[in-house]
Amino acid sequence: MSPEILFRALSDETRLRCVMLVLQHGELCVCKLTEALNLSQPKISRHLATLKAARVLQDRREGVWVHYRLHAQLPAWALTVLQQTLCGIQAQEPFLSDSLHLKNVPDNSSLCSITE
Amino acid sequence: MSPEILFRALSDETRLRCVMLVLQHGELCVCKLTEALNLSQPKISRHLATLKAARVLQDRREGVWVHYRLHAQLPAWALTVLQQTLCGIQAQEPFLSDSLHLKNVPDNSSLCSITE
DNA sequence: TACTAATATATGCTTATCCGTATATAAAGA
DNA sequence: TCTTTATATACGGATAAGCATATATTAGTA
Repeated sequence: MSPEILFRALSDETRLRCVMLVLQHGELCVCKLTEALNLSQPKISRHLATLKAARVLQDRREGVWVHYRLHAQLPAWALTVLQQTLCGIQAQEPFLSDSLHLKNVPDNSSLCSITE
Repeated sequence: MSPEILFRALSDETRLRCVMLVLQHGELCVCKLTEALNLSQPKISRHLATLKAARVLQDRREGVWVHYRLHAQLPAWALTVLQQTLCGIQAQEPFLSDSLHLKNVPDNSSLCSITE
């Protein structure tokens, strides 16, 4: 993991929003991110693929659902960077709205929520 | 300062190398960075301009020399991100070589060194 | 097997970004 | 004013990256 790979992965707002939500919640499936960010599914999926390729996130399939979490081998410094970033920006938009919105995603919106 | 602006600024290796050296040394002029990184002056200058536009760095002219330092209004979280990144990568290439190389830039290579 | 739901990927288009080379600009000194 | 030095910027080219839309792929169920 080189630093510019991490920073490039985080340099897109959609990707950053995904990572910040995953950082706060431990693990999230695509459908949750899609609803929380109110963006199209292909767009979310594409950005998640980029994050996965950069080894920032890793995925886990559970039936039709795919959950994403921070990569198990993310270096400590990179994790600290993410945490410090969250501390600095969680009260900013769109990150504040994202978190509130995620909390409001109804559990019956997707069956994946029951198992999370 | 939004996070993706910071991360975009850092997503290029040349720019990241510049910022890491500036972070370690407080203030550096273009000629020092150009020699330490062993890259062309226009390339360094262009990247410094990008960092300045993103308000990651600020500059100060002293005669024919221009010195760059971290921007005075860099948010605390952003500074912490930079510091943690340095902690994590300073022993990696090319950052390790950059620092060693900077130490070896002879003082008589440029008159700017005398005043620094 | 067919159908449905969730997700990943392809396509074509537009815009952004980086590069080396050349040169413009700013500053200093004769 | 002219010359030199340091730095900034312009230019043209190549490549990367993001987007919406469409559709392929995977998993589960009837």
